[in-house]
Amino acid sequence: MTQDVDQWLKDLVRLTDEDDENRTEKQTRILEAAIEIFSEKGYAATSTSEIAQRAGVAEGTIFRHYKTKKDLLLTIVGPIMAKLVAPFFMRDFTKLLDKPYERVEDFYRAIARDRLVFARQNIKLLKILIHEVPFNPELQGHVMNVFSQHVMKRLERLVKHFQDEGQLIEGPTWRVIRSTISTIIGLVVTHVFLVPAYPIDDEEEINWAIDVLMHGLAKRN
Amino acid sequence: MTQDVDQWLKDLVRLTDEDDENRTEKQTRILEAAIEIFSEKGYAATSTSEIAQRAGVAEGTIFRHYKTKKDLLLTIVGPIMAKLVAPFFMRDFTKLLDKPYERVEDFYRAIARDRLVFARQNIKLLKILIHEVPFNPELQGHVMNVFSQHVMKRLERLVKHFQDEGQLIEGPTWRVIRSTISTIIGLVVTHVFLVPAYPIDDEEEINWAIDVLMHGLAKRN
Amino acid sequence: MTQDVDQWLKDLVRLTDEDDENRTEKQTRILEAAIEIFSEKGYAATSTSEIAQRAGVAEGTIFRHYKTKKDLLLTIVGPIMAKLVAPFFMRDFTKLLDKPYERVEDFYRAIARDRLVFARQNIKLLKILIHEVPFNPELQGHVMNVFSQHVMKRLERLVKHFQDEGQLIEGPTWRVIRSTISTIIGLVVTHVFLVPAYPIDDEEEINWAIDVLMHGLAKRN
Amino acid sequence: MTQDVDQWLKDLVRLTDEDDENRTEKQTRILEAAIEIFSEKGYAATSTSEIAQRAGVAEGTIFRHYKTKKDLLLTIVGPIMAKLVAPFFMRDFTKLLDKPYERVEDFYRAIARDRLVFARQNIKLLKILIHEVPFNPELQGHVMNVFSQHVMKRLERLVKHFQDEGQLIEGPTWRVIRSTISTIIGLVVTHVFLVPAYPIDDEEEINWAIDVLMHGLAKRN
DNA sequence: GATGAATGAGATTTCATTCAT
DNA sequence: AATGAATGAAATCTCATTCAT
Repeated sequence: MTQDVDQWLKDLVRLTDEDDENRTEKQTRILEAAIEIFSEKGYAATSTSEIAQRAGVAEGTIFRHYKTKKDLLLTIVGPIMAKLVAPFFMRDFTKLLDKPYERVEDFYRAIARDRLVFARQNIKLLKILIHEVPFNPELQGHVMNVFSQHVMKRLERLVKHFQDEGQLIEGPTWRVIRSTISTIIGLVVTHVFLVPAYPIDDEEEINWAIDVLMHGLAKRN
Repeated sequence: MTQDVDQWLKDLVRLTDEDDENRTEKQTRILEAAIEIFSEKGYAATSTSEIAQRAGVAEGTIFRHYKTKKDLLLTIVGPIMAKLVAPFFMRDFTKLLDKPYERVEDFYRAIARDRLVFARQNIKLLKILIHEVPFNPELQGHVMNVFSQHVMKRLERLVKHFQDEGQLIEGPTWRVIRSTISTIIGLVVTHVFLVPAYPIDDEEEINWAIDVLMHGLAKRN
Repeated sequence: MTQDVDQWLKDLVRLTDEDDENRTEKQTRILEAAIEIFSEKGYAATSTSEIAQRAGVAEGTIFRHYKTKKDLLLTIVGPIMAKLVAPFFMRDFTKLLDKPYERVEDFYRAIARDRLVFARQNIKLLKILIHEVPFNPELQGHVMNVFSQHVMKRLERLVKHFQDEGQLIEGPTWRVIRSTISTIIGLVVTHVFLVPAYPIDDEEEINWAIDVLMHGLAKRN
Repeated sequence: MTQDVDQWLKDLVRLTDEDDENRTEKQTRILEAAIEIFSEKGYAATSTSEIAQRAGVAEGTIFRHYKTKKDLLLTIVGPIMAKLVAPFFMRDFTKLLDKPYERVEDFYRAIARDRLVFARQNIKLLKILIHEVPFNPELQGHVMNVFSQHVMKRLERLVKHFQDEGQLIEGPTWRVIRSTISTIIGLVVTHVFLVPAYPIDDEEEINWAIDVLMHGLAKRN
């Protein structure tokens, strides 16, 4: 099963990249239109005719490429889900994860930086993902599966490593992970989704957040 | 304007409580059914006929009490929005906020405890709120307004107070607030929405989270 | 049959007058509201709830007094139909019709004057009558019957009388009648329905119209 | 404004004729069905499902071609309104209007003949027009506008011309017009709407009506 | 491949009428 | 008598999907 999910993810990313190239211009326009409207009004409230209109194609053309409306959603949501967790799987990001960062803070900063950029580049796709996963049991299962079986496992291994090295406090790894993820997601959600217009210096912002994560809010002497 | 929002919120909570009593049995059943299905499938994907069926009333009955389907949504979402931010306005919570907590940690713990319980009691309503606000500009405006004009202002005052007292590190208040909120929301979301089945000792969990928020993840000597 | 219609009409007018007195205040308010809205939007486009609202009664109250919505329409339309043709039946108008007017013009003027006043007093009821009769076969039958069996017959007798006297040109009576009715209805419709705001001197207007009816538009030497 | 209405009318007639050709078979069937049922029972009392059934199409098909039921009505009513007053605008009828008829009677007869034929050919459409205009403020406005700004103006010019020539009696033109229109409309309404089954010799009927209009009902010596 | 007219199932909403209070 | 909540049938309208061209 774990193996399966692993394979599924690799396939998905591969297929996605292939598809990107095999796509006709109309297909691309359909996807772009769908992403835009899904992210604006939600999947259920979007009509295929609206997508066709914004894409500048006939309604029938959508169904030539995507069997159903749900198919279209999955074509959009699948890859973004894969890319969201990809850093925890793919070779090129492994550098980031497995590379023996000497200091855990550097590692946290690297992740924060990377996912902040990623979120900014995929804001609409992530909006769709966030809103549709809870209503789609199939997707939900996949997410849960991938997350608990892979992301968590690798993170646990990492946290344990840094605990052993004496860089992180002792205690249940999952609590450490939750604090870390809360900090990073809090940072990303705030600046990408809630107040994207608010101008910040990313590097400074990240430094501050990770510093608090590491040393707390209490006044230090 | 601020005054307006304030008044609006007080009225909303008052009216809500009044309405709760004035409601006929059928109205209550309709609301309950709507809350359930909205939270399961989302507003747009829910049909009024399904609501009627689950509530055990005729479809027409829904429209006798709520002019439109959107009306029904607002009747549900309005009050929960009010209650969500109410602690920052209402008398009884003021005790919590304004009471001269000697230590900021006690204050943070109180908030975390309170909102955790609240989220558990209103899990479905919050799910609806989270999913529909982004697609409803009107609601969005209200949320933004209430949050930036009220919640943030009071929190800033508080944080400054504790900074002046030397309990919190210096630095922009909004960064302090973001770290705090991230921690608390991270805690709540995890245990109420993501893995509600996972058994935890609330008090212990809160203590740990606030301890990390205050003193960080770095190994201490 | 003729006798029947005659009787029906007499009964209707009698009942109407009786009803007028027996009516409770709520009944009156319902009728007034119905007349107003029917004349504004037409019978089919008017909802009973709107009538109830404008009348200031509960919806159920309407159905306590009038079995169905159609019943309500007939209660309104019946009497006005009767009153519209009543002059050609009732005693007091008989004076006008049967009284040996020496000059036909005086007779025409009397009718024009009388029906102009009547139309002004019953503008809403007439609007309803005009609009609903064509869509209600039952009403249509009655109208046709009453008109051809009674109104036409008496008018024919009259026209013949004035032709014999040498006041009117020879020719088919129905053509004479059509010219006369066209003139009078044209006058009434114009000043009561089309441009009621346009200020006229009734007497002058009637004189001119009847003069043209009698002597034509051609320049006289 | 006058210019606008003028243009609007020309456009409407042009578009109508174009549309007539661009129409698919189903569209035509929908329009025919709608015209038939609207004229039988009135717009408000006609259901789209009934129209679909009589047209032999699915209900959805109606809404593919006409955004709303009201749209369907306007598609029907607009052109007929235009055609009703077209003689007073269009080139080919100008022959009739502007051609220097030597005698006003010839002119009146030409109009009566033309509009009688037109009414017979468009009996259903005119029924719809007559019944729906009073309940549709928008249409009402257009009718009033077109009529007062165009039809009346041209008629006034004409009447004055014939008065100057000494063919028509002196007096306010609008009274002359009202008498004329009453005569012609009375003729048309009687034989097209009230007693269409009654057999008449059109030419004879028109001659008589215009003769009375010109020389009156009074016995001549 | 692309189109867009057509479909019919189903969504929201309206409304005349009933009935318990 | 009066009320107004409740009903459910029917009305208008939407929409994903199909299919002939």
